[in-house]
Amino acid sequence: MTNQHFSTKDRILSAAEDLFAKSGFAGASLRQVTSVANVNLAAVNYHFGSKENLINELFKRRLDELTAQRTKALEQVLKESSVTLESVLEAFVAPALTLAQDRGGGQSFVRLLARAFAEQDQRLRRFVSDNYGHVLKEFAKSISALLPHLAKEDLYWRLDFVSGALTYAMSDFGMIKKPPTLTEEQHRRNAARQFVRFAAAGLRAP
Amino acid sequence: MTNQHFSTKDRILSAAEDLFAKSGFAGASLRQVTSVANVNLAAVNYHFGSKENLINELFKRRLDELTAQRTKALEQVLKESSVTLESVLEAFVAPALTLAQDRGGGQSFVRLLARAFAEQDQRLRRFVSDNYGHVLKEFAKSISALLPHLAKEDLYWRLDFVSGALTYAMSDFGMIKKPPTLTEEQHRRNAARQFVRFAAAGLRAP
DNA sequence: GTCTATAAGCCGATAGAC
DNA sequence: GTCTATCGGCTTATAGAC
Repeated sequence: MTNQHFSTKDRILSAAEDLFAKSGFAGASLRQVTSVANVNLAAVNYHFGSKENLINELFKRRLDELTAQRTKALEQVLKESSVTLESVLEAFVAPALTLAQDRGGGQSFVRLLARAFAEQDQRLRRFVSDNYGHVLKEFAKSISALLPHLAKEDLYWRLDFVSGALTYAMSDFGMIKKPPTLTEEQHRRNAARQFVRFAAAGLRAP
Repeated sequence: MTNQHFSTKDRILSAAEDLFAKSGFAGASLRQVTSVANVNLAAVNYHFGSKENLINELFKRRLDELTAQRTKALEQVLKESSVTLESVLEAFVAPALTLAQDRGGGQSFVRLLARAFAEQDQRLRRFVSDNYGHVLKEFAKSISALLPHLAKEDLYWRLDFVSGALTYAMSDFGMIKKPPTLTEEQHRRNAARQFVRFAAAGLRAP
């Protein structure tokens, strides 16, 4: 009945994204996932091998896309004649906020991402850092170049605070309720603008 | 052998704090908790009634203390002749950072707090907001008074970012590795200083 | 590829002896 | 207060029919 035109694999991934975001990896069972996906219980192990592998493929699908968009946006910014702190931050946050408002599961995924960071789960942290750490380093390098007088130690502290503000704000997205007068697109752009202003000012602190 | 001089109830609370911080509420079982606490399995239900109630009492114990210290620190600041944005932020963050470096379980609790916020668990959010929301409102009021030209909407966005930066930085505490030349006390004071500078600048953004 | 049936084990909670 | 034993239910994973 629901999404019968998507493949079994895709239906499992989408249902898992929603349920894990709601209840956590330990909190949501494969039985719930297959029930929501309208798929047989055994299908998960047939297609993914195990629950843990399902989780990994779920992260891979979204993060590959997210980091590709961030890289593209940063390259675009660095081509311009006048690179500002604001434009670099914009390149970092815009793809994430687009994902955060995607109804097709991206919304759930962003909350899942926040949860994954709050969890001290080293296995998952390692997976993210190994596969996507290089993109974060590119951004850090660009930001550092724009703040030449800032000591490295101060920079690292501030980048940590910026990550936290973004992660939290995204996972919480929707708590700052969208006024009914704004479209989702306007709300998204507003969030990006607010974040960029706040983060730029924080990074430039005396 | 371990902590035999603490009561059964306290040993359960401490073990639960550690294990829930490591594995999540659904991820850690009462069997693990009682095993680490060196206590019989049935003791949890005898002393706390249920797993859910154990979690609530665990939060209550720490948050009562944390909010009391924050309230006291804020009152102290507001008594002074010249109240600054920095001093209000300091009153908010100092008690939390003290807790984050407490070896007696507070360290685990801070990570648990970050996890609880990442989880969209409405039950827990409501518990925190109902019992401790008034303290957060006091701080918001004081900050608002110090930034009279800032629109309310901008203020709410920025307070959200500040909460995120703090939550994330505390849960991640120790990732920004303490240089061996600094004592824990010095590292804690350094973290507070870095956070206050970043948050104050972000809040003052044009 | 999809199904049923079931294995093997962990879960929270409780009854009842001491 | 603390123990053992156990209930009923849930979990992941798999074997084997179709």
